[in-house]
Amino acid sequence: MIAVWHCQGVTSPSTAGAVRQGSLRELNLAVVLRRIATADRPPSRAEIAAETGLTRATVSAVVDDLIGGRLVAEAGPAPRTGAGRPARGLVLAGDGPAGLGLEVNVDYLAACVVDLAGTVRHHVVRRADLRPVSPADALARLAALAADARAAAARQGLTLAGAALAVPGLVDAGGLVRLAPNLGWRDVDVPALLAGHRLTEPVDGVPPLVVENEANLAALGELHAGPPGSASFLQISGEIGIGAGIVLDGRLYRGARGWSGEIGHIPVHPEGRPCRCGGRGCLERYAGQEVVLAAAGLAGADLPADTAATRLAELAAAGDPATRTALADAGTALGVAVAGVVNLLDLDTVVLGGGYAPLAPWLRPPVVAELSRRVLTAAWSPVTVRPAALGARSAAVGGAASVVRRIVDRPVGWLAHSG
Amino acid sequence: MIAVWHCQGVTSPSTAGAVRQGSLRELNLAVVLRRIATADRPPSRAEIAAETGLTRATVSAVVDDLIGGRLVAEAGPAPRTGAGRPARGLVLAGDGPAGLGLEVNVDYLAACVVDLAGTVRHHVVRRADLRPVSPADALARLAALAADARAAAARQGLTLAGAALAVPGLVDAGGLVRLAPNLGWRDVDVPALLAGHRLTEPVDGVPPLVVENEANLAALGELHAGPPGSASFLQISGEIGIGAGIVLDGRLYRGARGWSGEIGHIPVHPEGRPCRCGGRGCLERYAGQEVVLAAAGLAGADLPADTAATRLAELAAAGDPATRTALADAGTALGVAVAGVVNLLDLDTVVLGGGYAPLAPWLRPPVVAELSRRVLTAAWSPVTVRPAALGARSAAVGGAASVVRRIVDRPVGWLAHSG
DNA sequence: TCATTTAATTCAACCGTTGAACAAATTGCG
DNA sequence: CGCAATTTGTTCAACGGTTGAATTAAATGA
Repeated sequence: MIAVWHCQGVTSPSTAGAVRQGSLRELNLAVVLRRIATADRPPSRAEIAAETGLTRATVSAVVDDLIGGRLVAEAGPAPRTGAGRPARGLVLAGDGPAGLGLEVNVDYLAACVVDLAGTVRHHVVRRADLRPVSPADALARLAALAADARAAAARQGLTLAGAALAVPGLVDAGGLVRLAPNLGWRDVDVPALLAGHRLTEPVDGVPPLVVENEANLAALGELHAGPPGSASFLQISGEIGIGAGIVLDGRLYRGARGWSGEIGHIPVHPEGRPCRCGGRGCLERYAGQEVVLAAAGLAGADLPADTAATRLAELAAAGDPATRTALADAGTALGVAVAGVVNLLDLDTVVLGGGYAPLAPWLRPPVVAELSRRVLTAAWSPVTVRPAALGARSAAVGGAASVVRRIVDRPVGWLAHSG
Repeated sequence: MIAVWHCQGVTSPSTAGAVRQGSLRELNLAVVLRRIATADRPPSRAEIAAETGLTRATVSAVVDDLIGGRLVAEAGPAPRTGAGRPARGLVLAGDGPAGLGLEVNVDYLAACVVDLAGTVRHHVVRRADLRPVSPADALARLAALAADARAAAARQGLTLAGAALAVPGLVDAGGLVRLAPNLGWRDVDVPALLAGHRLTEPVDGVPPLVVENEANLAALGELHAGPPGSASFLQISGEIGIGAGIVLDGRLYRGARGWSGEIGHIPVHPEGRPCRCGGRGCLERYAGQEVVLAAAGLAGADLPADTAATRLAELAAAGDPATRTALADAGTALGVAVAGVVNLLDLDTVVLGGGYAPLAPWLRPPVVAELSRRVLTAAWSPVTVRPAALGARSAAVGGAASVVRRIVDRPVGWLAHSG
């Protein structure tokens, strides 16, 4: 007989999930804060008690802690009809912790600050061609943007509790950028290069800097900012390479080694065009930006990535036949690859982000056509294909939002810091 | 500014995760039981305290509850060297709850019983061609096997706490089999058809019957029974169609509507052979069992699925060139599709299950070859391709194990039942 | 035989939730 | 305008369960 309890790969936290006496309050702080964060309008203590099953006494005590720690504030009492003491609404504080989102891409650097409520309080994009620049230099420039963002946050009464950096490549745990081909980076230890810069305040339980693939952070941004409805979706970002952020059941899926999302190397013509990855017939050889530019007669123009997308959108909007054909062919190839993914993962939404977002009007029809004919369940349940809600800044915003999410998921770290 | 707290698709349990006074003991029962279940050798109370961070007093009290509820038993004290009170080892009880695993497939019915320790205590496969049989009839025959299994369990002092049924098709939440093409089933309400049969004892928190796709349950079985090492893998099952169970980060991934795993409809030649799904060039038209049988000269033999796989394995082992070429071609197509999946999902293990398991010696080399040339990270981190550890009974065992897993994850349901 | 060591049990204290009681703040009716 | 009714928020003694320390149990080895 074969034992089935050797569960593989799942490593437990150090206390293995044990619930200590102190865990009660810690977890209930998170539950109540989450309830305030996700409410459609400011809830009262009594409403929170009704929804969570905790008593009004407990909710009152927990809310006292959250108010004391500047995570929550009271709104004015709501006007009411009928007898009864007016309820005090509770909202997320606008002057407590915030997340710092950073991004290095081929032709720009970005920094933004997102507060607890998810509001973007600062956002700067600095244009620069970063391919000829060393990683140390690029990160030094980024640190300057981060310092500006930190100062701007302080002026607004916000404390940066952590940072997340988006890069266009494969990132190991620990922040080592294994390969970012578009930047020419290989084995770049980003945390080490940024170690001399104080980006944020130390908060227990929040790593000071998380380095993550930009498609993954963009998907996180989209998860929170997108229209309601889908907890599983694919967000595709098409530049030279084609990457994807994958959200399954409301959570970002990073893969066994953190290298998920390489949709550009799905074979769409198995013995087709050679690819720089060593394979043949990869999606990026049929729907990558270089291919579309060449087919549109723009090969060798050496445009920055987002300028290239804008240029293609302008040509397509003007009715240029070569550009429209190139985008239709790219959309068809993309549709073939995505159809396979949808069949395998049973996704109901596909988001066109990155360089594909401005080209969505011309990419979407052939993608939808391929999905209609190749997805097994398409007749019952069509797949939604839409452009990204956040547009170009989704990676930095997603990164900042992920920092803020850690505070909401575990408020005691912040409360210990500020109390 | 765009709010990011409208988190979509994640529905909370009724108390929204609030931790009540009673939650302490409930959660710690689960923590301690999990520790006993996953230990390499019987742990003592002191060891459990050291590993979980709970005090020895608390662990002692929790273990008293688990022993009283017949979930845990004490082993004899271990011989020790040096002074000190000998420790009493703790093991999962062999005479408490068990799970019932059931399976309906094209040419057989199966029932098995798995106890808390994961040991298979009863397993029966009844051969029958179920395609001409109505769903009601097929399920009536299955209920008879289940009654036999229940009696056998009772004779061994086991109580069946829930059942899981594996079917070869798309299953909605609630157990409606939307489509099982190989059985000719469409919109079959399995729980309603089995409602007149008492399969198991009612246990709080354990659904009496879960209906699930067989590739998914097979993957669950493999997750627990497979060799240590991978929390993310794809388990492929090739019969007429080709399905997959997907395990990501230690959890079964079912998809937005529960219809994940349709790897057979990944396009490998976009304008290739027409498929019955309406698309062209789908994997199942290149690597499905019917295609391999035809290429091996066995078309029209109308063999049962697993007999067909056995027959193909015999021919290949005997060196039949047509069979070997057919398997090599199928392996190549399979490798192309799987390479795309591995690039997207960053998996490090692929398991050949179902009808592919006996053919693994001939399928594996071309699959590995395609992965080597098409997976972006293959040079750094090769993908493991291996046959399934559980073989043909993995779906029923996986189903039974998932029932048992619910007991271990929430022992208070069982304790309330038996106390 | 007894000191030493380790495991398991017992115990009073503490933390945080709890249900009930009480206080506060309204509306609406007579 | 006064007051009953109603709802929200706060206070309080009690309780459940964990806790750290003390005690008991069960061995080994000098």
